[in-house]
Amino acid sequence: MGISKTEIFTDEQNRLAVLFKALAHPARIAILQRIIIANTCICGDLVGELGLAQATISQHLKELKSAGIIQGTIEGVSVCYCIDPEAWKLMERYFSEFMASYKPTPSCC
Amino acid sequence: MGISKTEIFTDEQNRLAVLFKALAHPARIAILQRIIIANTCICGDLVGELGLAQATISQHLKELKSAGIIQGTIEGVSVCYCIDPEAWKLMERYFSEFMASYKPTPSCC
DNA sequence: ATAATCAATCGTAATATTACGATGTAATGG
DNA sequence: CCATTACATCGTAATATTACGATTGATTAT
Repeated sequence: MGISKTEIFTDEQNRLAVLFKALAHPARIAILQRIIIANTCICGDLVGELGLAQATISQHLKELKSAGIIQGTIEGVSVCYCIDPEAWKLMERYFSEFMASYKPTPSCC
Repeated sequence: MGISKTEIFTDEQNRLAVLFKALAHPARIAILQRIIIANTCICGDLVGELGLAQATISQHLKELKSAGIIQGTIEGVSVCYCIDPEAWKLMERYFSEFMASYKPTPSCC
């Protein structure tokens, strides 16, 4: 086995899991924080700033991109990455809705 | 390789990644939603409601517990799980702070 | 005490992730 | 055109995750 049974879950559950998974690595958190601070970000800069190989950074960027969180545009010989504003807004809404669905109650085990 | 280099990242980055990772599976989202709706939740119920084996559910519960998100107390012959209110509040704050750290700007690639 | 029940853990197979060197590819500069 | 630069992709090794049957451990019921 080892393969998640996504078909038995709702679209909402799968969608949330995909987004959380994209953020489930410190390198990807660091990359996003870097992009947020600098507004836009050249891939090469990340290689210097985080202590990871170029191939590894590229792989993490690909995951963030395939989750739809960031977008990259070719800028001459380099690639400029930035947050996808719409996707971020949507993600923020999904997360806050999920988090807000729990209301603490006195009767807990 | 295959082992994350957590030592090169900040505590904040690692802490966020651990929390996101705990939520990075649809079964764990489903379990949490179930616990939230029912307020508290017996492990056996989950086995019936989700289409997963008892061992699998137990493993997912363990991950949620080790991330500190839920807590379980022995209730006779079964175990009653519920959200850890303090942990949830903290997680909510971490997530919203992280999400809010991005402010969309007009100048994007 | 014995049986029954519930949940945790063990063992294991299938698959996914992580990391990096090496190689490929596309654009700029000479 | 050829070299350089920047990034992506390939290949691969180490490790982690996912799922489940089987077993164990603990608690209640008889």
